[in-house]
Order: sequence, then C-alpha cells, then structure tokens
Amino acid sequence: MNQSTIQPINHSTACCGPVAELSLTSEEADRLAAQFKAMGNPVRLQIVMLLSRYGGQVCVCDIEARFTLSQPTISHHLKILRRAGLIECERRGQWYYYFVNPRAAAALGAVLAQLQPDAGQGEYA
Amino acid sequence: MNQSTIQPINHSTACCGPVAELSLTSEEADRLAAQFKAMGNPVRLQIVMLLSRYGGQVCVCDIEARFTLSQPTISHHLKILRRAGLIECERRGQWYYYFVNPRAAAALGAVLAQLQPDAGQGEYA
DNA sequence: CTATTATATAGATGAATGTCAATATTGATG
DNA sequence: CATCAATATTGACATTCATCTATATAATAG
Repeated sequence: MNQSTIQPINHSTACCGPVAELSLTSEEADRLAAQFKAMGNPVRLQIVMLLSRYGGQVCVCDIEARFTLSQPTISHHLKILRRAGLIECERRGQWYYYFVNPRAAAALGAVLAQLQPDAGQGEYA
Repeated sequence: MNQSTIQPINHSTACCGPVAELSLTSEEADRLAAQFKAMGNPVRLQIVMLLSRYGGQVCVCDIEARFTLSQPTISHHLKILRRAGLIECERRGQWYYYFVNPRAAAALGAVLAQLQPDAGQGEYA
C-alpha cells in the first residue's frame, strides 16, 4: 500500500481555513522522494558533488580514494544513485565512468523552487 | 566517526586525470544530507509541498486528514522535518501551525543548481 | 476544577539501510 | 589460456526508520 495516498478533505474544525489538495500524485511523490533519499546520505552527496565538480566523468577508483570506506560500499552507493536516476555510468575498457544526470537534478531543484516564496525566479541565496 | 571524511588524493592509476577535491566539508555534507534525507520520504515530501502550497500556515489536524496514517506518525514526520530545519512551527492557542523554512529550501536548491551544467542560471526545466 | 481537544512523547516492532568480507564478473595483458 | 585489475554482487550484521498503541501535556470549554 502507498502511504502517501491523498485523502479527501474532511474539514469541520475551526483551526484554519480549507487547505489545497496535495500537489503530487503518490507515484510522483514516491519517485521524487526516492531521489531526495538518494541524496540524503553524506557519502552519496559528496560523490554526486564530486562527479559534478569534475564536470565530466570520474572512475570508481578515484571516488574510492576519497573515502575511508570499502570498495563494495562505494559500489553500493553508486548503485543507489544510479537506481534513483541521479547518476549514470558508461564502461570504457576496464573502467566505469560515472556522471551526474542533470535532468534529475533539475527535477529536484524544481520541487525546491516551489517551496520558496519567490518560486519561479530560481534565485538561490 | 564521520564516514564522509575527505581523503588525500593518491592518484597513480591511468583511469582518468586528477580529480578535484570534495567540495563540502564533512560537517556541511552531514547537515545537507540530513535535509535531503528529511525530504526523502513520500509522506514528508507531500507534507512540505502541502505547507508551501498553502502559502502560509497549516495546523496538524489538516495534515493528518490527508493521509491514512495515525496522528503520532504525522507528528513524528513533522518532528523530523523540524529537526532538519526544513519547517518551523508556531503555537497559537490550541493549535500548532507549521510552515516551510524558505532559507533551508534555498540552501538545498543551491546544491542541486551546482549539479547542473548551467549552474548559476537556476533554470529548471 | 473537570472534561475535551490538539498535539507531542514513549515504547515496541518489523522493515530498510550502511557497512564489511568474500566472491563473481569482465576486460586487459602476458 | 592464465593472471591481473577494476568493479559488481552476495550474504551477514548492527543500526536506523516508519509505524502503531498507549500515554502525557497543554490549552480551552463548561
């Protein structure tokens, strides 16, 4: 069962006026939440920042070198990011090169932009 | 111990050129990851969207009415969002009114903006 | 003061997560 | 073909998470 399912409004109390419906379908919420969740680990966040900062492609050994974590653990985090659609990879010879999927980053950014009063401008302080 | 600690570069392989250092301190990574993680649950994502869409303040009973979840579970999710700094609340009489913290949303948006090739424009497709 | 209402907190429990060691896979090299 | 090197996969384990029920707290109504 999907726990983020929208419920009908049953508003009889006096605490506040009628409130808008939820703006995401539960499928959208699940997909976006999975992407935020993938970003929601300091190791994975650092990995994504590293990939983006490199501006292109980075192989796994270079990622590994920056953490005090085992190779399988890094591989696991890369898989989670990949499954969420935040990064992609491409094999070239012996190596796998990883890179950020900018469309996914943009989709999450759009959600956050909606949370701000000046939504639409995309002005980040 | 902090698992996202930066390691010195030890680059002797031929897989790719030297790669930039991690761009976040592990403290920054931890704080930002905690915020992304708070957004990384479909119920909490829906709650935040609901608060923002209402444009102001919503009391807990109105949030509860939209989910098939118990009152303590909603309260628990609100606490997680509050602890992450994504939302705040204010008591007025009998009710607690919750609202999005736009500065936190902006900070996360800035991270995502960095992930995109045209970082700086803030153009979300 | 007592009862009610709105919300939070505490405690329990099954599911998911992060990590590692061990092993498998796959391309390169001798 | 045999070995090596880079990365993925598997399986185990402790920790964290999402949820519930039960209870506490605090403001309001009577």
